[in-house]
Amino acid sequence: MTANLAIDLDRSSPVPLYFQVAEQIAEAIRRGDLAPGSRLDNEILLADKLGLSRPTIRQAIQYLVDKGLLVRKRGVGTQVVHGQVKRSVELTSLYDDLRRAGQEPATQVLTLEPRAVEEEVAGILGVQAGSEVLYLERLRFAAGEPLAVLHNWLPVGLAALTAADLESRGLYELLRSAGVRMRVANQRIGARAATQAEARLLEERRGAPLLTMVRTTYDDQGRAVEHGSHVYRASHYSLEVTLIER
Amino acid sequence: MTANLAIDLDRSSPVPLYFQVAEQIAEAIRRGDLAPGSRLDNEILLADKLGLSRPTIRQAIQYLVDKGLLVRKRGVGTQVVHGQVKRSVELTSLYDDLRRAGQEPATQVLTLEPRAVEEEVAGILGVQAGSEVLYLERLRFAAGEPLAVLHNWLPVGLAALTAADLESRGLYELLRSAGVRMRVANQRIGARAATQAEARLLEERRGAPLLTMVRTTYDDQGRAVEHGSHVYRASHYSLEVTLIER
DNA sequence: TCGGCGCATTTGTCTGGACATTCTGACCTG
DNA sequence: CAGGTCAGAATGTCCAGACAAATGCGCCGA
Repeated sequence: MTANLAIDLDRSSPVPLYFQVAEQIAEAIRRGDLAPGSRLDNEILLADKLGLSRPTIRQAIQYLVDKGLLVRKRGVGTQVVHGQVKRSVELTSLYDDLRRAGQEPATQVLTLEPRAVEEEVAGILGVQAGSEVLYLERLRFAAGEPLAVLHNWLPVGLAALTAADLESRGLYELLRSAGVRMRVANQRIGARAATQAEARLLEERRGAPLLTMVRTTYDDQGRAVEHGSHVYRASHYSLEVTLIER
Repeated sequence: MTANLAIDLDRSSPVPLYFQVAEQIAEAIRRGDLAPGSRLDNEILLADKLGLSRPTIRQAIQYLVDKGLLVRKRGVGTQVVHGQVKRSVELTSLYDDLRRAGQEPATQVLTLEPRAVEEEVAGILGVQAGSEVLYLERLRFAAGEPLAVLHNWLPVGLAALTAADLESRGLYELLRSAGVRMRVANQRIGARAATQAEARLLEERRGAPLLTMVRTTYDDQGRAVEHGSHVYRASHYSLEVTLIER
């Protein structure tokens, strides 16, 4: 085992050394140079080879363990995980997911306006009941077919959103480029039968099963930045979630 | 700010010092002694107060940052997050969830037998198509009402499961006490209309919306330990998921 | 032949220190 | 008074080393 992977470091780079190491090990795993189950050199040897200290090597390895690429075992060593676990733990929006799947998403903005917020949503967003928030209603298409009806509430002043922006890019992408750093999302996923109005928008029959999702997203300060209540055509869409326990 | 929290350490305990510190800070946050937004003492001062080195303090704080309880900002300090984010990132089973919610779950085992596995599931579990795996079919009740139909496939030899065990405890709990260390779960969540047979089991009408979940769980080596395909009554149940981006 | 003991290996925890980077706020200047 | 500049404070990164604990394997004895 212990494939002889070549790692070169740039000490003049602003990129931390532990991160350079981690990236290159991850790349070797992706390329297949490090096969699943193969053992890495032990930490001390690795540190010696690269001219780094053991804590730095440990930080690099820990980073990859957290991402689920490596497994450490005391007394044994560090191995590349077996199995082809999908690693999609990122905070993504429907738009991102669709585009990655090559589905060519399209969006129609139905409503985009400041609106006095009802009590429940106010509590979630942490603003005063009755104050104004940005209300947003969109119809999302994929491959030319209607896929979902999306309702969102956002604190005012977070980002300057226009209908044109929203029809060409995803909400999360727009928030990110406005400097919003999303970190935690809480989602409740359920199902119910379509109402008449929903059926008409989504080109389904009344009573057709819909997937529902209520999501609140928080930034790195723990402040709510977005609350959404969405319905998806169950016949055309399902959600994928990966959980990693530390 | 900088509440004067008292932390006592037991150096003779096998529990790592960083973990003792982290636990007690987390407890102070839960109790409310450390209000959201309040700043912790800086790392050096904290290390000094507790008689520990800075890396140890950093490890404790990092642990809580990963769990989403604290926020660090270079040049500023470490703060308790604002907002009441729910922190349930654990790998739990339906049984655990229900019992925690005080719902008093009950289980009826419909099938429990070794069975030749079809190709698709064989590929997922990483065994040869046609070889035998443990097949399990259960009906789950909560508060006296049928809630879900659960189908599972498990590699043979993983744990000695009996119908009696399965009717008194959850599958995950049984696996854990058999020494299985589950670490990653991949779930696909969708919805569809109930078939006649499902409707009868769940006391719903045919065509009623059901929440569907297909889940594969892997251990810390990346080996599949469980594959399940479940349907839930959407009228009685929804799933909650929390995502934390690092 | 089989079971248990001990040893080598490897990661886990902890120390003490150094310098770099980033953010905030006060001060100074135009 | 507005703007930029600089110093202080805090976290981020990195080093060198020490001891502890768990694992797996080989050796040895029954």
